[in-house]
Amino acid sequence: MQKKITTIKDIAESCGVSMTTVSLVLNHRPNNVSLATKEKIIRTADECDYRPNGIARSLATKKSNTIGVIVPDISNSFFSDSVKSMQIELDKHGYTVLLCNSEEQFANDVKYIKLLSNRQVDGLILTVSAETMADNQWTTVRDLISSLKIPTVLYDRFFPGDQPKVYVDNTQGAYELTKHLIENGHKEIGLITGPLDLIGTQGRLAGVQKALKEAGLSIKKEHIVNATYDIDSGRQGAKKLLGKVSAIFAFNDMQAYGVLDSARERHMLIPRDVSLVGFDDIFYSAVLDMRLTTVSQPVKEMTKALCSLLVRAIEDHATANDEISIPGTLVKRDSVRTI
Amino acid sequence: MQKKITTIKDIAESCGVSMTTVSLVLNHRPNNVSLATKEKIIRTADECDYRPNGIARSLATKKSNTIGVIVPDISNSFFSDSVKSMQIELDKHGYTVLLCNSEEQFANDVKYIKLLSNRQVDGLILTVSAETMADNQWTTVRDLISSLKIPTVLYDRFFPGDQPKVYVDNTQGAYELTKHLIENGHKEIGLITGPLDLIGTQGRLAGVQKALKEAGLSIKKEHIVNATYDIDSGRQGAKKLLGKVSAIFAFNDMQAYGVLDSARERHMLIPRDVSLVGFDDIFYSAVLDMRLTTVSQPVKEMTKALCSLLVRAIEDHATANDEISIPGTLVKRDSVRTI
DNA sequence: TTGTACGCGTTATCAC
DNA sequence: GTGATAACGCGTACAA
Repeated sequence: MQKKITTIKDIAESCGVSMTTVSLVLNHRPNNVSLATKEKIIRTADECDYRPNGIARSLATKKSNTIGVIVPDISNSFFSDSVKSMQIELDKHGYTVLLCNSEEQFANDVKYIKLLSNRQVDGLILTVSAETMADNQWTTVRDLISSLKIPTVLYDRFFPGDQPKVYVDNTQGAYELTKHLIENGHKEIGLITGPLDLIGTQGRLAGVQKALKEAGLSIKKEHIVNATYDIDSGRQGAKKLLGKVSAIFAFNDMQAYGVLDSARERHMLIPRDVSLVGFDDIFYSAVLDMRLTTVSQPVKEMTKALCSLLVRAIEDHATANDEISIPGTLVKRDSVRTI
Repeated sequence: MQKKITTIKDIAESCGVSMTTVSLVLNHRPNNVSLATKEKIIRTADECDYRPNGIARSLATKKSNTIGVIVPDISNSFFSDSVKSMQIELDKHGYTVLLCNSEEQFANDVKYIKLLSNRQVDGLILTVSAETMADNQWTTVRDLISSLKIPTVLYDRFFPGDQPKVYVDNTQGAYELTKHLIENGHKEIGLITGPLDLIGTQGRLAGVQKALKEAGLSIKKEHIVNATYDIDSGRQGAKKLLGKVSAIFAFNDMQAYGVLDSARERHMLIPRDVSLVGFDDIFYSAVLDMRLTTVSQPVKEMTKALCSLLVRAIEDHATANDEISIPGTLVKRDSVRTI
């Protein structure tokens, strides 16, 4: 029974050379090892199917080749698309993704940031939870990540400060969407917003106001429903708005689905009885039986920008505090009618 | 300027005790350390916000507290729901998820299994890619994981062999669904299947046949479209089946969405012109404007069973070769009409 | 061209 | 009660 060879030490012994030599050869470093021994080492490593122990390597190099990703809810298509894209992009640079779901909870944001930091991630991609943004808890998170000295990029949601961030241009997107509604003759517009603590929500609100102002219109207080970014909020918003407005702007697609659901229950048809627009253009919005007019978030573009930003920050030890805002695209489909 | 304290060594020096003592105290191990020193250690650790280096700990304990998860496509809601559930479940046991997308490619299955193994994951959750299941490439994967000696559980898709696996009872689900169609008077049923190499697909097919046989019915060769589990397959299947059958059984919900999309293009209404059922009951199926009749996969139940199985395998060093098949639930909604 | 020796931060064993 | 000392597996300056 042959002793199993698993470590560099084993290979070194088996080949009658030093560990240094083996290490140099196996890592393809500039070396002056003779071709003969080089081949011998590679051959035995191959034969024994040697695999370096990543943990030990990480300890020695102080590099885990791991990026922590924290999202509020990966079952939301926007985030699962994003995570997929990040994973593929980071893999190109040799990084693997450690994934955490905060479930929109502040406590989990803190818990997972610490956990990932303990796991020595080389970088961090963070979409803060809605709860964190409320009650100014984000200062805690901000201070935490800046104390950890781990390159971090905020994605989609962010808070004031000089952390690098990547997000869609919310104001521009909401502006175009609202303008589209106005151009189609809508004057009574209802809004289902996200949490007002989120800067993204504020941006979308600003876009709406800008478009309204340009058209000399305004929006009634009672036609603005402040909610969260989930499907139930859409349902509840619909309850308050259906019948009172000619168009509903749900601040994300999930909410719009909720509106769709409520409308069906009341036997109302979209866009006949009410027009509807969303935001995000998650996968299913193009596929739903009622194809949703919305603003497309350029997920791939954003994640590419984000990953290259992050990788640069890690590898060049640069403390880039870039703020990248990428425009969304108005996608006109079937959920808006002209009146 | 106070020297920053980051390691156990630092704490030991600062407190004038040995590293052993510090380690014992900080890890809450059974120890006979005096209360005084114990408190002192904890206090300085607290003050300096000491965080253990997980990498070093892993090297010493030979445990990474990390589970590798490989899925074919996390942007598919079935998998993103699953991954979310796994992450939450594993977190309870102190494990973090290293996530990889195989993009349905054999090469990536192999690449990521090796990568995760190098990263010393304590366990592996694997949904093999469709490509792997074709051409008998799965033997490679099977041999690879059994050579690695890493506790592995197959999820959803699997291959013959004694690896532990968790999946929905495909035959039962498809049987109930088909029976439901038959009970509603459908005799001409069209099938859009998944890759026939997948055992799950074979199971669903068996369920269909069983129900047909019981009813003394059969299905025409030309009404079976072999495809893959994505939305485009649904569209293409629809092209071949629409107008020729009274009901279409898409082997997963994504395909059903494709059928929905194609039907709309041709101005056909579901279920008026054709009935439609899917499989999986992914989130959006309950929400679509056309609420889909389908079989619900008990994702939470499956992932819970899976994670506890895996954790037990890891912690008890048990080589459980359990095979857990959980029944799905027929969810009757609006996409089937009685004829 | 190759080898020695130490460091990475933690845990584990045993002796005092 | 406490403290040396040796692993864990790999990387790397420096020496030969």
